[in-house]
Amino acid sequence: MSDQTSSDALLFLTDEQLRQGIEAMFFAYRGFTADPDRILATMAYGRAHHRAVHFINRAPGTTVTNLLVILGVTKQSLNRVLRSLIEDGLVEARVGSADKRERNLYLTEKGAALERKLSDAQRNRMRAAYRAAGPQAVAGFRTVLEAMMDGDLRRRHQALKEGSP
Amino acid sequence: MSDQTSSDALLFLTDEQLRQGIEAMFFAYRGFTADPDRILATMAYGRAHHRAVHFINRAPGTTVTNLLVILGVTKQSLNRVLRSLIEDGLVEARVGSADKRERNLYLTEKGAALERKLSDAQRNRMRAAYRAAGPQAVAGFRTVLEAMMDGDLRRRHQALKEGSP
DNA sequence: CTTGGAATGTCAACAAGGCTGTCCTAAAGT
DNA sequence: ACTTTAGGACAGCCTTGTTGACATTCCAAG
Repeated sequence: MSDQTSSDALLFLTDEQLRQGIEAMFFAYRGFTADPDRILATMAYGRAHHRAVHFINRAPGTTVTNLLVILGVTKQSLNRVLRSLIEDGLVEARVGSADKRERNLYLTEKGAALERKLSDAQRNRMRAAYRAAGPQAVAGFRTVLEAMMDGDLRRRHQALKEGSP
Repeated sequence: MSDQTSSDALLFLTDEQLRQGIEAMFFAYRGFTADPDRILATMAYGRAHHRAVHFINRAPGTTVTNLLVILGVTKQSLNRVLRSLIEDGLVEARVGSADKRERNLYLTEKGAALERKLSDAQRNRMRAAYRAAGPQAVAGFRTVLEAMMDGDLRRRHQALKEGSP
C-alpha cells in the first residue's frame, strides 16, 4: 500500500471517487441503523440505549468509565441513558467488589431480550449485505473500515474483537 | 442462517463475524465524521449544516423538497438549518423560474469555501483509508455499502452518482 | 493515622437537532 | 373556483450531546 509510485493503482483516488465513497458511507449508515431505530421508536428508547445495551452485552461487568470510553460520549450523557435502563430493569449495576466506587454493569434477562431483538434485526441486514456482496468484498469492506478509524477507535475495536474470539 | 449446508463461501457469516462488522461500522462512522465535526464545532454549525451544504454543492439549484428527501429529515428540521445558512450568507435561495413556488438553492462563494474546507478534511481521511486498503478492498467496500442501503437510499445514491459522472 | 488529591459516578441545567402539529401564502393544476 | 403542492413560520416535544458542581471512595505522602 505504500509504493504505488506510478499510475494505475492511484486511478481510483479521484475526488469524484472519494466523494462517492463519502456519500455511500452516509447512505449505508442510514440503512445500517434503520431497523433498530424502527424497533426503538416503538419504545421509549433511542440509539444511545441500543449502543449501551450492545456493549454491556458484549462485555458484561464493564464499568461506567470503560463504557463511556468505548462509546465516546461524556459521563453525563451515558448516565442518563443508563439510569433509564436501570429503572426499567434492563440493566443491573452492582457495586464493585474490589473498588466500591465502580459500578459493574450487567444485562438482566429482560435487557438481554431487547439486545437480542435489536441485534437480530441489525445482523439480518448485515448478513444480507454480506451475502449479496460475497466474501472477497466483505474482506475489503472490513479493511477499509479499519483504515478509516482513528488510532484510538481502532484500538478499542481490536480489544473487543480479541475479547471474544 | 438458513442454508449453510456445506459451502465454504458462507463460513464468514458467523454471528461473531457479523457482530464485528457491526462494531467496525460503528467505529468507522465515528472516524468518518470526526474531522468535519471538529471544524464545525469551532463555528456555530453542526453536522446538519454540513449535510445540507454538501448536497447543495453536489446538486446546485436543487429544491427544498428534493433536499429533504435526500437527507431524510422533515421540512421543519431542514428549514431551521437552511434559514441560518441563508442568514449567514452561505446559501442563496432563488425563486424558481419555471415553478415560482420552488426555491432553487445555491452555495455562495462563502458557502462553497466552507464546503471545500469540510470535504477536504473528509476526503483526506477517505483517501488515506483507500490508499491503505488498496483498490481491491475499496471495490469490496463499495459493494457491501451498496448492499447495506435500503432500496430508496440506493436509488438516491445512484441518482447522485449518475448526476456527475 | 490523617489528610489531600485523584478517580468514579450522580445530578442539574442547557443546546443542538431530530420530530409532530398547525396555520399561512403563493403558485399550479384541474 | 377549488384543490393540491412548495415552502415558510411558530410552538412544543424528545433524545442526546455538552459543561459544571458535588458525593463517595481510594490511595499515598506526610
